[in-house]
Amino acid sequence: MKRKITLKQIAKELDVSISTVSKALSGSKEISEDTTQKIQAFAKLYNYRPNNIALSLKNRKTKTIGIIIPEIVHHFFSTVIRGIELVANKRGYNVIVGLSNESFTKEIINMEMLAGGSIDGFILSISKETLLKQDYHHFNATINQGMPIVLFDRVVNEVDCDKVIVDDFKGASKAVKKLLSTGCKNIGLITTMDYVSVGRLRTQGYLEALQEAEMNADPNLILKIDDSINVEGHLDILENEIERFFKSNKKIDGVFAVNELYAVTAMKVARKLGFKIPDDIQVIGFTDGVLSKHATPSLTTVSQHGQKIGEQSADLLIDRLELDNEENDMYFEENEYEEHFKTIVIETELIERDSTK
Amino acid sequence: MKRKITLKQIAKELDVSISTVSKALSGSKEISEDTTQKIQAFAKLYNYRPNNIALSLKNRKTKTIGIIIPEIVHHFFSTVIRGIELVANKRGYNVIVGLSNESFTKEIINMEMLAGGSIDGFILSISKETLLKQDYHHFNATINQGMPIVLFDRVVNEVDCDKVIVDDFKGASKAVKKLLSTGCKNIGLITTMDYVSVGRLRTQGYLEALQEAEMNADPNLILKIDDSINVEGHLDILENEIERFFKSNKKIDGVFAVNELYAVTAMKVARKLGFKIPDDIQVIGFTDGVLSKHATPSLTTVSQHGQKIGEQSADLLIDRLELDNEENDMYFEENEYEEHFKTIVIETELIERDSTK
DNA sequence: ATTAACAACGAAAACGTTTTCGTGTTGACA
DNA sequence: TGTCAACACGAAAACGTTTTCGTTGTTAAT
Repeated sequence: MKRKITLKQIAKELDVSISTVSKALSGSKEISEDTTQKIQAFAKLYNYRPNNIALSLKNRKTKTIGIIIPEIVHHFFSTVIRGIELVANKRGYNVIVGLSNESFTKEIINMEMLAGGSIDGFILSISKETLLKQDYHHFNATINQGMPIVLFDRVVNEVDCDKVIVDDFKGASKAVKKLLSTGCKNIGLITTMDYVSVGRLRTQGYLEALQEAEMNADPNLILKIDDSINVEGHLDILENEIERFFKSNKKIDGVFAVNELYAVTAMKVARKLGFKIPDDIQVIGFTDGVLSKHATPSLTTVSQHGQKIGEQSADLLIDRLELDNEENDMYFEENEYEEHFKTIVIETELIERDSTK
Repeated sequence: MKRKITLKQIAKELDVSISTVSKALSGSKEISEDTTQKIQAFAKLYNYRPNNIALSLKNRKTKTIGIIIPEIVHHFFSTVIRGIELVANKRGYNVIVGLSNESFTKEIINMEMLAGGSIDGFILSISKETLLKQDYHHFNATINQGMPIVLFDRVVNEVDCDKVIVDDFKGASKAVKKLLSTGCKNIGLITTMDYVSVGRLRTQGYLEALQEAEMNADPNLILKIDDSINVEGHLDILENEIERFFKSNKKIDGVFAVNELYAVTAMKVARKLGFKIPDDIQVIGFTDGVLSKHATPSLTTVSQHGQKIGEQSADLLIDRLELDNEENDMYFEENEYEEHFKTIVIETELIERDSTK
């Protein structure tokens, strides 16, 4: 159980100075062929690896990026992480994750933990509680401390930074238009409360599609689920709400749901009530997760390309990190006018399966 | 865009020494009431936070643990991470994740990246390729460097460390016994190739249950899927294999599958072939993921309690980390005889749903 | 022979902490 | 008045690097 070997130990063992060892290992021309050989051989023998922490301290950058997401047991967020990890690793970065668990406080605690020098920048998606409180001071505070943030999916205008979002509006609209084009006359919407931006946008997309088809949106055909209580645990509540929804709107022949779970639950309830899918009722969901693919019938859905969102977020963040470096090398005093943040929109894609005609 | 404030800056600003500032902030009795107040006020005003990196370097511990898993877009692994993160955070640790993507090389690269001082210990589950190659030198190497490892789920005897596993054998046996007790006479098994330890153990559990019921295992009733090719992408291949399996074994009245995907696919194929579930064929899966819960019919399954696995792993690792600390304080020269690694077995639970009688 | 150039190496600072060990200034006490 | 704690604070080392700037000793040029 020996400690990891350091430059100092190599130096002592070979009776040279620390600087010589360091230079020899980096292949500096300053050191003679002989000593370089000797030192490199010794280092390889003892499997020397420079200490990341020391390097981080010296270089004032850690080469790791912090991710904070509301929930990891969630297909969409997992794919985003996968995307982030992919490009982060490719570009020499590590990834450290914190889970806010949809809690405002835990989001802050996690950010403070990481902001203390552990990472170079954040990639995050805002927790529901934070969205509800509309308190974004912790984001702006960290940005002001010089730590860049990239927001994805659940973003908000109040914080000024790079963002990667999905065209929720257009995606929803596309889905509803698909239902209309296959003959649906009474399309129900199952959505969340408005404070989650993506839910709101998808609702607007639904309304827009109807409007364009010159159909009036019937308020009765819109079911807003209160997901402030954890739905996963109260599946029966969800089912009951949807059942009541169907029963009080007998004419429904199409359903657009703003997420996978609502969609498959709607299918389940519909089948229970004796409807045939897609013959009597067609269903489209949002988020192409594992449920959509394996549901019966398989679910037509709007794919968000989570992995691509992650990749873009990571590229955006790392670009900015490495740009900041160069800027520090030159001597700009005030380049704030140059701070021009991007918002990248990832196109959605309608994946047609068996729940639609 | 100002840098984070440091002790040195506070010291200069308040015209005291760095040591004084440090002591004042930690509330040392050495410093007078007056200066302490002044310094603390100033620090709070400028939102001073000690630099984690500097602390890590000084204390030679990072208070972060590294997770390496084969795949993050996987319900089971996500729940494990959630468990790890939960207790890690509670005990003041951070979590940094690497994905091996089932690749031997990426596993090694990831470990080397993190072993360079970034973390205090590993929690990991072995990639399929590594299991296939049976090359575990990188694990033993890191352990010999003094960095503890906790293995979970996919473990292996060749590496000597703490482990957290599921009673795959017993879980499978329980499942099959359930099928037997509800009248199944010809139980099919859908499993993976043997090199994945968990698949092998579950297969053995299946065999044991049959044996105990004094039934002969029919080799034709065992379908081994080669999952070295990514199955997710080749869903049709899986379906075809299972369809052939059913067709060449008409008498099958029960199926035990070693994972969720195989189980729901089996249900889908069975239904396509005109069987009623659970009347004609009963199905039980392994891993209580999102698929099992929402399949139609909902799937009876063996729950592995991924979150608990994560929690236990984290506790095990952190216990060892903090134990190592104390030991370093005393002066034991040789305490290797004391190295007694634990293996914690998490009990599985049979969750009965609608795919069984 | 003197100087300039060069090759090969070492000393030291810096990154931001904590902690040990001084050191100088009080006040009390004999 | 002299001695000794107690008090309040500072200097410096250490963690492991990289890098700048010397400092030698040798060789080539004048």
